[in-house]
Amino acid sequence: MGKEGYLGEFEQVLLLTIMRLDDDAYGVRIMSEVEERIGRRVSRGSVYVTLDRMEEKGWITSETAPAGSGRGGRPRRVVRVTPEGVEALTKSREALLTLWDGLEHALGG
Amino acid sequence: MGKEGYLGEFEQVLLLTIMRLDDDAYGVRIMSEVEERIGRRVSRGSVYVTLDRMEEKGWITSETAPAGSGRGGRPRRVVRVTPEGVEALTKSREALLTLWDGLEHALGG
DNA sequence: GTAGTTGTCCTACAAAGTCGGAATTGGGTC
DNA sequence: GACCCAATTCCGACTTTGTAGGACAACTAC
Repeated sequence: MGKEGYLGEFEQVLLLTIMRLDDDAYGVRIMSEVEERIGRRVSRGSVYVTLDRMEEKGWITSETAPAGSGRGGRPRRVVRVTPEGVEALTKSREALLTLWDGLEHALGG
Repeated sequence: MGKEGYLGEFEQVLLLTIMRLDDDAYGVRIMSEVEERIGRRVSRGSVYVTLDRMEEKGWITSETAPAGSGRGGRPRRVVRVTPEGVEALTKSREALLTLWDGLEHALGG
C-alpha cells in the first residue's frame, strides 16, 4: 500500500500483542496470546508471514534466542517493535479515536 | 478471510465515516470527509470498490437519491450501515480497546 | 445542443490475510 | 548414538482487501 503505509488490520493486532509480550514475543507464543486475549483463532502461517512482512517494512526486528527452558524445540525467533512500528501504531490509534468520537453510544461504548 | 469476517482496515474507516455522515453518506462525500477528518487521501476507486464489497457482505445497504439540490450531478448512491455492520464495528472496537489496555502510555495516550 | 459539474462505475494490479503440511532443532531414553 | 517426541519456524498456494485513475452517466444552465 502506498508510501504512506497504513497498518493492516492483522498487523495491528500482532504489533500490539508483541509489545505486550515484550521479551517473550515469538511466533507460537504470539499466536496463543492473541487467541487468549481477544478470543481470535489464528493459524501459524498467518502469524509468521505477517511477521516476515512487518520486519521487511521495518516495524519489527528479530533475533534468535537459544530455545526455551523446558524440553526441546528449535530456537526461537524473538521479535521486538521498532520506533517506526510504535509510531505507526500511534497514528492508527489516533485516527480511530477521531473516527469513533461521538459515535461511542452507537457502538456500545 | 474465513467465515468470521473481520473488518479490514479501510473498511472500518469507511464504515465509521458513513455512520457519522448519516443521510449524507455517498461516494465522493465519504471520500472528502475521510480526508478532512483524519487527513488521509483516498482515491475514488478505493471508496467505490470497498462500498460494493461491503454491500455484498451485508454491512451496508444503499439506495439511489435523486441528485443533490443545487447544481447538476448524477443521482447519488446513498449508503447506510446495517445492524450487522454496526456489530462488526463494535467487536472490532472492543478488541482494539482490549489490546491497547495498559499500553496507552507507550502509544502517546 | 454544448458546456460545465457532480458523481458513479470499471478494469487492473499490489498488498495483506489465511491455511496446514513439511522441515528443523534440541531433549530424553536405553 | 539411534530413535522418538515436543516445540517452533518455514514454505507454497490461494483468497480477500486496498489502490488508482480513466471512462462514462445524469443533471443544470445557457
